[in-house]
Amino acid sequence: MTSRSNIFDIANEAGVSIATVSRVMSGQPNVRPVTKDKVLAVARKHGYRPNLLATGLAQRKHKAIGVVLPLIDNPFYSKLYIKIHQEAEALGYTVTLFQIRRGSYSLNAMMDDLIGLRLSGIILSGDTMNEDSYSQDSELVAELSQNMPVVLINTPLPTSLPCLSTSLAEGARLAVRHLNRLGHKRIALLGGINTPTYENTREYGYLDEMRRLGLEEYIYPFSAGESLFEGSMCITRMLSTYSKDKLPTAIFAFNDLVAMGAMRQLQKEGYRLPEDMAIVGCDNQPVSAYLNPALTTIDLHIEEIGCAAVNLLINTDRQQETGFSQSIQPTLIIRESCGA
Amino acid sequence: MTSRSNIFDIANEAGVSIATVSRVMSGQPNVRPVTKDKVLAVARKHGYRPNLLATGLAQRKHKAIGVVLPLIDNPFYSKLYIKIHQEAEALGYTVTLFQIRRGSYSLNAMMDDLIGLRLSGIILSGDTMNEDSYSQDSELVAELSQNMPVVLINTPLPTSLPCLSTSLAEGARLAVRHLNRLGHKRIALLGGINTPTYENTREYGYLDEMRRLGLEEYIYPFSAGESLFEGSMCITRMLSTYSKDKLPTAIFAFNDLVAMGAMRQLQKEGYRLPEDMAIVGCDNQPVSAYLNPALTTIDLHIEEIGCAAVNLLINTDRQQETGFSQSIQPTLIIRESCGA
DNA sequence: CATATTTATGTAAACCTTTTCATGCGCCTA
DNA sequence: TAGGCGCATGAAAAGGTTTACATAAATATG
Repeated sequence: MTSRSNIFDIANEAGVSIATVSRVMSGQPNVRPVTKDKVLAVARKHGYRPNLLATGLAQRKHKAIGVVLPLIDNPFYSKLYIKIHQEAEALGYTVTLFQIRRGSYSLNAMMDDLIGLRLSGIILSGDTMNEDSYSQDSELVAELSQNMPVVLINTPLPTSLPCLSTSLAEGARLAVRHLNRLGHKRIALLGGINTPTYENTREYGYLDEMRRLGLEEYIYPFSAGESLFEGSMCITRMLSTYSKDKLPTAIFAFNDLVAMGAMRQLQKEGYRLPEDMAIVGCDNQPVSAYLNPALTTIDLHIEEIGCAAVNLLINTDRQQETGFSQSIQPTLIIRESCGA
Repeated sequence: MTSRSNIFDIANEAGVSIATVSRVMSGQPNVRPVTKDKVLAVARKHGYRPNLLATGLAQRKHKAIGVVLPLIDNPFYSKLYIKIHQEAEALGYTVTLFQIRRGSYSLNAMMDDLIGLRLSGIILSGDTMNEDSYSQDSELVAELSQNMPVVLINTPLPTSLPCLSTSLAEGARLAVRHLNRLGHKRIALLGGINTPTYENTREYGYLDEMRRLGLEEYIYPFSAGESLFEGSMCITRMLSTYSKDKLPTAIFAFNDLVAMGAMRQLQKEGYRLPEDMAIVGCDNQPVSAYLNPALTTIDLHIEEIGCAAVNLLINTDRQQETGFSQSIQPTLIIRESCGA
């Protein structure tokens, strides 16, 4: 850990002022080529890299964005995070992750970092699985947005902040419509959970479409938890509730993991897929194409949202005040699990 | 974006000096309770949060660690990243991710960030799938380690830096031994790739154990790519190479995704699992327990490595000079895919 | 060739903290 | 009561940049 050289050292050795070094390092114009080369040579020789903390301090901000998410081990969020990271990095921004885990972590410490770091902005996706976190999210967002640009994802709070959403309700309609078109009447939803943003939930879309079709509803709610396990539990409950001839013949699952859990449990119980039960998942995880049967699913296009969020955040002047919001339409990916 | 208040504002309004405010905010002792309360009250009123860039500058470092990984959409790395993040956050460190993607991203820009940010340290896991990246990794690590503590994961470079490793070779031995114990003689390896760190690869362990057992080798290498797809391709190749009676009867797959790809392809071709083919995966991804059949796999305990890496990095004084290295033993997780 | 304009460089203030050192104060001990 | 001590506080330097402003040098203009 040799003590680093700073802008003064470089300026000295190159025989110029620190202003010139600064200009060279940040690629500003109006510096003579010969001067520039001299400075660069000295800098390279010493392995000089400008201290970004000082830079950030002087410029009152930092080419860095913060991403606030629920636990990222949910593939939906990790996909989103990866995309955000990729896009931001390509634009020269650094990205720092903050996970909201209920209870265990001091939210206040998180806010200290989030605000103290003088980030360029924040992308936040609240936890739509949990009603309690809603008011919490609201508070966080209120303070954050006073300090820097914020872009929300799937988190329509009562603010005028820009929010990008996957159209969950539309996804559910797509799934139900597809199953009904294949002749199914008893279609179950695995994972109905009340969220504060009720208009844009899978449950809302499911109910909406089922009623439109005049069909009876079968909802299997579960609490937030490991999706795979919840999926299999739903099936256990379902099988113990209905006799074989009353059983739903099709399922729309909260996400692909829930679908997998359900498939596993059904197959374990001797049901053949898709003959005895049709299934539609949600998220279009890579693995879903490699299941047996390959899973028909809803692609929510979360990557697009990730990209859009980064760009919206960075070109914030354009959108921030106007309360720009947008929701993007999902796509049905037909594979084998409905026998189509 | 109201202009933030700084330590002077708070000091003024509270009628104390900035030194006192600093002491209060950082929880130092020796400040009168009444003074402390006054300062805290003013700070809270203004929503004052110390500027961490200034703090970092003054202290010459930053409670932040950098994590350098290959593309994180590989579940192995995302699991590692999640664990590192969790552990670091719990210890009050912020974490910033840097993904090395071949070509597209400017390594130099990455180094600017990595070094310029004055991080507390760096955890780096090189790309063991790709031989080219080895020398690249070496260079990066050389420069990084001159600037800050570095802990390596699965990346034994010719340095004296601490390196934590999953014991890949031992994992392979475990798998082969298990399959052989179940009576299999023709055991294939899906994913033999030459890496510079040959002694600790799956291939090394596989060959080692196969020879010890006096068995013939079947290796299906593939280039880095989407694991699921590579898995299914390996099967296609395998099936077209051997007649049914010469075909391997068991498979050890590079990771669980490769295993899934293989399973899918085998089932598509009409093979029954595990009757016609036994499979062992690697990584113990959550989904592997929910496949049909549930996948027997090797747990590399990557989470433990993540935790250990963070702690090693932070208590660096203790270990850094001694070139501390350690490898942790994998575990065989027996489920259904071998018919055991 | 003198002047106006552009381009290259330097000076110094600003960004916001932490931390060393000095000072003042109240209290204890001899 | 003088000397010593511990605690609470303040003043000022240091940390490494950017950038507005000033100036000097080079070039263009008439």
